[in-house]
Amino acid sequence: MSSVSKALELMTFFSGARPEIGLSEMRRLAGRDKATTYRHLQALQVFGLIEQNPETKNYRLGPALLQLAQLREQTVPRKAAARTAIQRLAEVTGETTHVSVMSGNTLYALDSCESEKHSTRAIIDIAIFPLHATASGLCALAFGTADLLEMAQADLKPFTASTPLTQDALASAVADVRRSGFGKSLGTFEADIHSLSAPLFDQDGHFAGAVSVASVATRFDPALERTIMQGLVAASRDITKNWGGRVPQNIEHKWEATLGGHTEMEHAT
Amino acid sequence: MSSVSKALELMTFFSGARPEIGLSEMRRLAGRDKATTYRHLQALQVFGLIEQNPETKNYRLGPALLQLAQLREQTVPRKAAARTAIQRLAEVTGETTHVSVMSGNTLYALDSCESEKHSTRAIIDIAIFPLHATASGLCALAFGTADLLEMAQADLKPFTASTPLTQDALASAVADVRRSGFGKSLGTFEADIHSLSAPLFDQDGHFAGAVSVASVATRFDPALERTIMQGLVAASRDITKNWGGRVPQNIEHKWEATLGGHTEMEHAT
DNA sequence: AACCGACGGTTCAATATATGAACCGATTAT
DNA sequence: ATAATCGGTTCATATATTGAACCGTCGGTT
Repeated sequence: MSSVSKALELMTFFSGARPEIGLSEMRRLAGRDKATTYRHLQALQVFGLIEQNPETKNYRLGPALLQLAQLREQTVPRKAAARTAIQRLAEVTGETTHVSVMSGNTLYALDSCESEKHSTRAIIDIAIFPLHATASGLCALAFGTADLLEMAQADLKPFTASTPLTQDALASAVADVRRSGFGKSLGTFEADIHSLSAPLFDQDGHFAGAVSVASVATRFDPALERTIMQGLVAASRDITKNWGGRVPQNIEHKWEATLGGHTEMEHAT
Repeated sequence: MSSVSKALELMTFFSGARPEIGLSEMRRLAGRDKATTYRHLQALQVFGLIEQNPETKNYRLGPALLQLAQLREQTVPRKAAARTAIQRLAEVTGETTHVSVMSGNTLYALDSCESEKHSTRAIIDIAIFPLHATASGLCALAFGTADLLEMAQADLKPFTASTPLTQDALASAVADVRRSGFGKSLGTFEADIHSLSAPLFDQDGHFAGAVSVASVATRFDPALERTIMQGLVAASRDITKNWGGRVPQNIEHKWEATLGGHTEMEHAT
């Protein structure tokens, strides 16, 4: 392990529960010598990545991170950060994929990507996703703030014959999403389109958006469904990471239970 | 120079003008061997501090910065980040100091600190700073968005006999602040208080707030004024840094011109 | 008041670790 | 075809990292 890695590892020990760490505690957490740990902390401090609380002498994350994060956001905005993931997802599924972001109480389309594989394909041309009628929307209802469900239940606009029109029908669909970890829309928004989606999360593990795959109903079968779900898991992990978020453990468990294990994907190279 | 520092230095080469950097260019910027540079980049990449643009193979700042920055903000909110600076400023000046933040079109008091040095001292008990009558407010008018001045000129409330009451009087005071880099209020808000202030800046170099010193008028003299201004410069640099911002070059030049050189302060240890 | 343990920080000999010249294969410009 | 870049890799060399032992200080205990 390079000394650079050893130094950088120290930064990973900070968390909401442990925002400040003294030299000795850091030394124990890292399992390294005190002198080594001290020099590493010094190096990090020079660049403002960490700083010392002048009162307690404890170390904490530093101000330089704010500038760097701002520059990162400027360099790779959320749309760009999701781009390669939905392209890859379109490739492995052969279907149209898209990402949406939650802003306030609205789920906005951010970007979409069509696959070349089939001549018939779904086309995403909506700017705002109806929460009760789309797979991405169901993800929002299942994993977003509680008030969303009330709002959605108050406005159950019918799009197709399958669109859930009663509060109970919607609640049951949402419960299904909460259980499986995947949003599912079988022709509820457009009659001949079947969609699956997975939630995306922010830094606090709160719902931040959704990634989804829209498949032509006639070629939707259990094998494709499984391929899509596996692809969604990988895409959600990837986009969530690129947005600086983290997928909560319980969601990972739901995915694993739904897919029956074997959800481990190769780590991005 | 430790190899940790050498690795971390690589991150400082990213900027708005140069958001992505290839291996060879990075090697040249750092003035180091290609293999070394490559290994350092790898180490940074493992921790998500940088990542590679998959298309161009160029390196750019990574997603981990978003999480770290968020945790930093959570650990050290703006008020706490300004605390030690205004304490030190109160010490070296022997006067009452305070910080304010710009939010929308309003300048809010964030924190203040009284010095023990004199038995008579200024007390800051306002929550919102009137822009035309306080030193901090004049900083906002001088360095904030242009619409602030119009708003302030439309509401020239008189506080003391010295409060500027005409648009011209205010415009001239603001011009003075723009020239010198310091806000100055000689009894314009409270008759027996003389205040000086310096602007604070965000990541983009935009006005973000002000730090100021309120002195009892009877002991205000050129020597104290100079001490205060020097202290303000150090405090503004410090707070701005802790908020993840940067003091624009032209402001530094103004301070230097006003103080006649010798504004270099010891760097924070 | 003397003691103890834990803290942050420092030193220096021993050696584990970083280094860079040379090399590779792929692209691109000439 | 040729040459110049590019990103990436190798391995002998030596330099920069390491950790045991050390300080001085602090807060609690005897």
